[in-house]
Amino acid sequence: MGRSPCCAKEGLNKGAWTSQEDDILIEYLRINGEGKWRNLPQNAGLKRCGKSCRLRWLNYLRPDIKRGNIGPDEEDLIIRLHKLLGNRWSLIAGRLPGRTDNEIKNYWNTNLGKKVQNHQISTTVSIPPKLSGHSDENNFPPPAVSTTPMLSGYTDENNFNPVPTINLMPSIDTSTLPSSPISKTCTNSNVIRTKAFRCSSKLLLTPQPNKSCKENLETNVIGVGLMPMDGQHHSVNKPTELSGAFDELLSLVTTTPTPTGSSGDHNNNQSSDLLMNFNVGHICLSDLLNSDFSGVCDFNYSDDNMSNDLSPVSADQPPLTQYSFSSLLNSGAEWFEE
DNA sequence: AAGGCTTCCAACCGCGTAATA
DNA sequence: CTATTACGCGGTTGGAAGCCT
Repeated sequence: MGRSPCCAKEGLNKGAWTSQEDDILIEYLRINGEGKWRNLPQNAGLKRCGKSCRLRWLNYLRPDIKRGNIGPDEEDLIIRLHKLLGNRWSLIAGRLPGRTDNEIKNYWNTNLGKKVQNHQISTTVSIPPKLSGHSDENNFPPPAVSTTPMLSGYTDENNFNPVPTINLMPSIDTSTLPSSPISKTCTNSNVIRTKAFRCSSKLLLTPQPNKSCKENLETNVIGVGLMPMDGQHHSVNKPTELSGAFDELLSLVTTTPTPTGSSGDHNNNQSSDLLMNFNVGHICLSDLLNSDFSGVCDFNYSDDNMSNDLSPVSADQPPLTQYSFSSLLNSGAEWFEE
């Protein structure tokens, strides 16, 4: 049985909205509030699809919408969140008050994606959306080159010390992975592929001690991530179990890695080890993400190596206040929740 | 000035999933 | 429990505007 269309297509206006239509929609929503989008056009007297009305309202007509002029701080936050969350535009937008997913998505596709790509912002590149379906196996992953992330507006002149980026989704050597579509989906982009994690149960990371990092990754991130959980909640004793995890994470991110071999090898190893070394056992990632990371926020940023050179902040440097690591991590917490 | 090309972004489309009957 | 409906999301499209030759 097919899916019924969201609305009758006949006789509906399409394309750009007129100010008259906007007024009608605003007035209707002012009186009736949001919701019931399907019936809204008929009730409001609009020749539009309910979906279209919803989109128009959410993206343009809502009173709290902030349009244009995405500042350098917002830009940087978008980049960080995208690195963490991937193309989860609505989640990213949720961390940018007044911004919509559509605006951020467009901004990314027209500005940031190119910028990130050009600057090779880290060795584990988040593939821009248009390349996410990249099928040239021989050219993937992209060259792992560690470069200085010179984000617009964040230069030495204005004394900005960005928070270090930590990849929760490790990059892995795709050449050694099975070539199943699932693996490719998860590994072609160094982002958490979101749909897979939006299951109704919590995602658990269960590293197996007798497995390699790669195997663990496949088991936990790829395998579990793409299959609905069984509904069992492996509840954790937060204070005790998590504290150990925090210690590991803390030691991991505060230890300046010693590069060996090519930068590509090093970077891949480091990032792929992150999740595995982070011995969370049966810890629910949502619990982890929801937890207080304030203790691990005191890092300085070495502009030579954003992802890898995480040296402890010195005493004479100001604490990070703008976007803390904890808030960044918390930004990803919601979608792990039930 | 005009035509072609590129960029940007508002809007559309289809799918997944939660909610409801 | 199953079928259906509605919502929300991310990918994509297409037209307007700007740029280039």
